[in-house]
Amino acid sequence: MSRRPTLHDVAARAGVSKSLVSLALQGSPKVATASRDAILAAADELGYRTNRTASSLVLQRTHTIGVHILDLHNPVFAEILDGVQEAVRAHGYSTLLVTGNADPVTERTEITRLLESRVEGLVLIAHRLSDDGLSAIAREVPTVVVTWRTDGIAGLDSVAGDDLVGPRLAVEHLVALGHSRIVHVSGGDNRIARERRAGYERAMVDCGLAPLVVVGAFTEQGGYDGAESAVDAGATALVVANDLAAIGALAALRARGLRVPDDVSVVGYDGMRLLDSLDLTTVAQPLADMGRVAADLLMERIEAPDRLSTHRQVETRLVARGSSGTAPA
Amino acid sequence: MSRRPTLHDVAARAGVSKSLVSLALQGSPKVATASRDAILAAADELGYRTNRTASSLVLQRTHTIGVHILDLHNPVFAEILDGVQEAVRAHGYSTLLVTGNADPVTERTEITRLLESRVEGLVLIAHRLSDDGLSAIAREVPTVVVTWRTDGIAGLDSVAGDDLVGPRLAVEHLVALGHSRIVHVSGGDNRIARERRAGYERAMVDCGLAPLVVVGAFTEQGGYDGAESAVDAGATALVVANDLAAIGALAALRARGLRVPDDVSVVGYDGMRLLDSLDLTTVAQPLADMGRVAADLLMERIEAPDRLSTHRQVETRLVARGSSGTAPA
DNA sequence: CATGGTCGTTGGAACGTTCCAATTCCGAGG
DNA sequence: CCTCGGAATTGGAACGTTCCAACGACCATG
Repeated sequence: MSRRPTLHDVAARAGVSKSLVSLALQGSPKVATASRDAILAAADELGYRTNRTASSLVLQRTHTIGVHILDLHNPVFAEILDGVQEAVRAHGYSTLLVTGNADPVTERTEITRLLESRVEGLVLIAHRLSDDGLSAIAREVPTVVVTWRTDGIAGLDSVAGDDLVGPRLAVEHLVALGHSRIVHVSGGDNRIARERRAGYERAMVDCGLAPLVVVGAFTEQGGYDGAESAVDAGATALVVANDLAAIGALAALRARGLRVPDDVSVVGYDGMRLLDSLDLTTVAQPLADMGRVAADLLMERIEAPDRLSTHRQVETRLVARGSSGTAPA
Repeated sequence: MSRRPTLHDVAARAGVSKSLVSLALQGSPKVATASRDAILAAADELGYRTNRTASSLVLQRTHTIGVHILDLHNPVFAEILDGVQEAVRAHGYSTLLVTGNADPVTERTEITRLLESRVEGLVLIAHRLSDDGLSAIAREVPTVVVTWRTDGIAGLDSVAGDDLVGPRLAVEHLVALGHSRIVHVSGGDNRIARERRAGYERAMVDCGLAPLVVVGAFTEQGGYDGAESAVDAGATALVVANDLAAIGALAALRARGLRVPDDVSVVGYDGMRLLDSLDLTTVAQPLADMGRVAADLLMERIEAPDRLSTHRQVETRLVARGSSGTAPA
């Protein structure tokens, strides 16, 4: 059980210098065919594997970007990640993935870890950082935040849908179906939740209806609890803060013996693929696109670190499915 | 825009040597309080951040384990990962996460990346590697495979449920409810799918029933298609290869106007948390536990790389919910 | 005053790679 | 036979860290 073979070991076995081995493994055309073959054979026999820690040290480059995901349990984030990975790979970078499990402390440690590993850019697929923490990070490394707008922080770009317009689409859809007791199940007390709530409230007022918000969370349980309060309040339609919560809301309605959409209509938010199977109406965002756009923005900023902060807004649209129907008489 | 500050820069600013800075940042008690304060202040002012690539090069340790996830879209894997992360952190390691998106080529590149980054251990939460590829990896670094049994490969341990017994639980549950036309929607042509299928077939035979398998896949679409074939064949109960496919099966039944469980009962497999909200009966595995056990096995093997390969089996049990009911008359 | 010990500090080697500058080799041209 | 030039190869410095051996300052002891 000796240590891993190094360039030096390969060189010794092939009877050449370590410099030539390095050259050969990088596929340089300056290496004679005979030497190349000998080197490749030796490397193979020894099971040589290049040591990235050493090479990125000398290269001063890692060709890696770090991705932080708020919560792996929400499939929405996985769909955004798909787009990120695709675009990042297309640029010849690889990704290092990390998650804080929605816990601010772990989140910080994990992001710190990425910075220590000298990633060349950072994509935050949602986060729980303070504005100060965020701008400190953006000062260190090009950073893009996905899922909400972050203006005015130097070195940082963002990608998101319009969380004011999205809820409006849901409200208008339900109004068109004849609903008037449309209740919002909120996502709790965080930035996105507040925005979506505000969007809902404005849309209701604009439709001449009285807004009613019950407190929920961006989780199944939050949706479950929120839906119970909502039906107690006489709701015939629920605008739920996100898809996961909408699934929870569905469960609550089932438990109460209420039928969807005959008794109560439900609209989710985010547009995760699973909803197609669940036949849930939702306000959909182009998730993979958001990831792609984020990665592209990041690549631009890596090339031009001093360009102005930009925000890219993606289009939200209503996807009507079986969970929303005409209001009960 | 100069390069990142190094130990040397901090040393210059604090008026000491780089060695002392290193010592101070590691919290060594040998450093005088005055020096320590000066060093900490200097590091802070410069925004110094330790360079992991350099330190792991000299330490010959990374304190990192690599995790490969087959498919981020399946929440099951996220739940296993929870357990892994928890246990790994408890041992003072951090994790580097990577996914091949169910594509064998990307999977290989990504795992190679982890090996090049010199992770000290590897957890594969499902994979598509050949036995040869797998044992080559296990020769390089301590490895644990989660979700299926892998015997007889040196340097490798595994954690899984019993995929023969699990389907039996489902079959027996349905038989007890009076079903006899119980059809299996398979997970396609891979190792786990074959095992679960075999478990189903044996259980059917043991119950004196004729097995009938329709081909599906471990995806919603696979479950959808499979369910259609199954009802065409007159099924009153579906034993579906995994939870995701069971969700797809539900969608197919809904599209056909069939009620669950009145017309057709559905049983999934894996036990992902979301099923609780969806009211789906399933053969549950203790997912987070599996992750914890995997991480523990890995830690043991890192300490004793030459110990024999072990397989740890976790308990599968049936969780009855609303998607399974008495057979129609 | 010499000796030894403790404390705080330091230079320098090492980790495994890349790449530049320098060197050797070899054949062709004069 | 000498020279030149290109091709092939090589030694060594560098990247930023850790840690060992060594060192100086200071104090207590004999």
